[in-house]
Amino acid sequence: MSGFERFNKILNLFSEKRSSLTVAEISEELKIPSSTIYRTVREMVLADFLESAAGSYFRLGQAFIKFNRIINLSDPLIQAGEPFLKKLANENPIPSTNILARLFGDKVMCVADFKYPSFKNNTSYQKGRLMPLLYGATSRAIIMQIKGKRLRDILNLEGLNDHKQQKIFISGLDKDKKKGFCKTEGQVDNGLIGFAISINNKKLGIEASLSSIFNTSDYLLEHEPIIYANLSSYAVLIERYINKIFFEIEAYHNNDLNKD
Amino acid sequence: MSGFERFNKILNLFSEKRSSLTVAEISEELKIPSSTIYRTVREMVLADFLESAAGSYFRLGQAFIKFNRIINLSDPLIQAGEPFLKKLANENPIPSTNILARLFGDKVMCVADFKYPSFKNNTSYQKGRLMPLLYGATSRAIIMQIKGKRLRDILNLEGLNDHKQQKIFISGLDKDKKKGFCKTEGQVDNGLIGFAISINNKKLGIEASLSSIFNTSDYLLEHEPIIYANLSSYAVLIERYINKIFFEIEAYHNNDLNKD
DNA sequence: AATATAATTCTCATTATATGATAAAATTTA
DNA sequence: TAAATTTTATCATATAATGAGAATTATATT
Repeated sequence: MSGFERFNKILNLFSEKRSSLTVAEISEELKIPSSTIYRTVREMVLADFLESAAGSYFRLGQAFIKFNRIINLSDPLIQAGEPFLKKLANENPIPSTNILARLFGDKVMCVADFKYPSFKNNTSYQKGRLMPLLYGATSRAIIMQIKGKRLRDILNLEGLNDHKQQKIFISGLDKDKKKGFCKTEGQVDNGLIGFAISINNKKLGIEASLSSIFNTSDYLLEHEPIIYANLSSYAVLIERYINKIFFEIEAYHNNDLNKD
Repeated sequence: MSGFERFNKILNLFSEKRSSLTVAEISEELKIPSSTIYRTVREMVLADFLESAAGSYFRLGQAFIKFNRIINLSDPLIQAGEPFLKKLANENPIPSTNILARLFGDKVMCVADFKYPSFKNNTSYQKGRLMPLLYGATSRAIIMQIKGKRLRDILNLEGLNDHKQQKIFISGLDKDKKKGFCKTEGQVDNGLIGFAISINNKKLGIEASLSSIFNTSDYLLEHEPIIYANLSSYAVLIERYINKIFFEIEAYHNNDLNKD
């Protein structure tokens, strides 16, 4: 096994439920002698990917906090979209949570959110959390952008293997694509209804969505036109800003002053 | 150079200012042939530590968001302290930013913060950001907990080499230790005044601080007793909760059901 | 304080893997 | 379509990782 592979395997033993591990445990899990694990763990501690905790346990280190911050400060989608979430929340006719989510590999991840103060329910979508790819408007407005073989691969990966069911799912997506919006109720969280619209930028490789989530009990059909109008106008704004940021990045990279 | 070393060096080329890099740039920076970099970058992309962006650039990947979330959900200090930051902000006599910071290796890092809505200034302390170890109340209340050789080593590392100056710094710390609080003005950010108190837990290896930061223009001497009272009561509460969490973790580890 | 036990580091011969020069293929740009 | 750039593949060689076991260090127990 290569050094990097082991490094990666060690990190992936950590989870929400298991946030600290001993060398003995790692060694046992990976079936690798503890002398080797000790060496690797020491290296990882030195580089801040792990830190030693009480009782000869180790846990994830500060490197992740540091790099996460860099992503937050530099991700073009977050940069472009986050400032608008509050405005969107204020303009919605009823209390809402508003979310920017992105496709990251084969996962949907919420990268920014704003909850209107009086919004009661807690959505499952939280910044940094991986979300199911096939359920909820937020995810649908993202997967909607994928087609052909790549879409089928993802559906298979997510367990939607049956050919017939795949067809049904895809034709559902196609309908939403024509409308330009996704609307789902209770697919992810009971008692919540979500509306979403796609956001994308091919140059930057961003496949994302903007969504507003409401309590079903607050929602009335007459709100829908306003909800859609808000989503679509902010989606346009955000896409425009992403483009602007893209050109800034490009200009930065092309600037000879930034080269050595 | 070992595989892990290169991996680490590549990641550390990314920063707030330089959030995407090409293979050519990485190769140039590290003076390593691009064939080798391509191989390593591919591995890192596969493991989500990097992702490819537009124009043959690469940027930091979702792994950091994922692991950062795990830390957030499992770090005993964050778990114990974050819920109190808002309360502290509400009880402070004037608008404030309230921070939990931790010693991580030889760096101070903010791990949680809450800003009172009407607080104007932006502190340099933001979640995930590494802070100077020798300046500002937040850091002082942490370094205060370190003594002897380890303290001297850190001071040397941070460039405070002169023996005389070291003595002055240490005697300053001693005074704060007797008071039990740190107070600094403008050491990190102009126009801001900070108050901090230590938080620690030997068993869990936590050396931390709780701090409140105010605009100098809002601050009056008569606020000080309330500020100190708030800090000290919340510090006690947080330390107690950390202890509670520690025992929960210990119980979890000792539970045979969690062993194989 | 002395002993026992567990955790961590060290050593070293062996083996496996990373390395980088170069060529080839794929992708993007002109 | 051609030219340029980016990315992958190949392969002989150098280098670094590996793991068993010993040695050291830290922690707990009496």
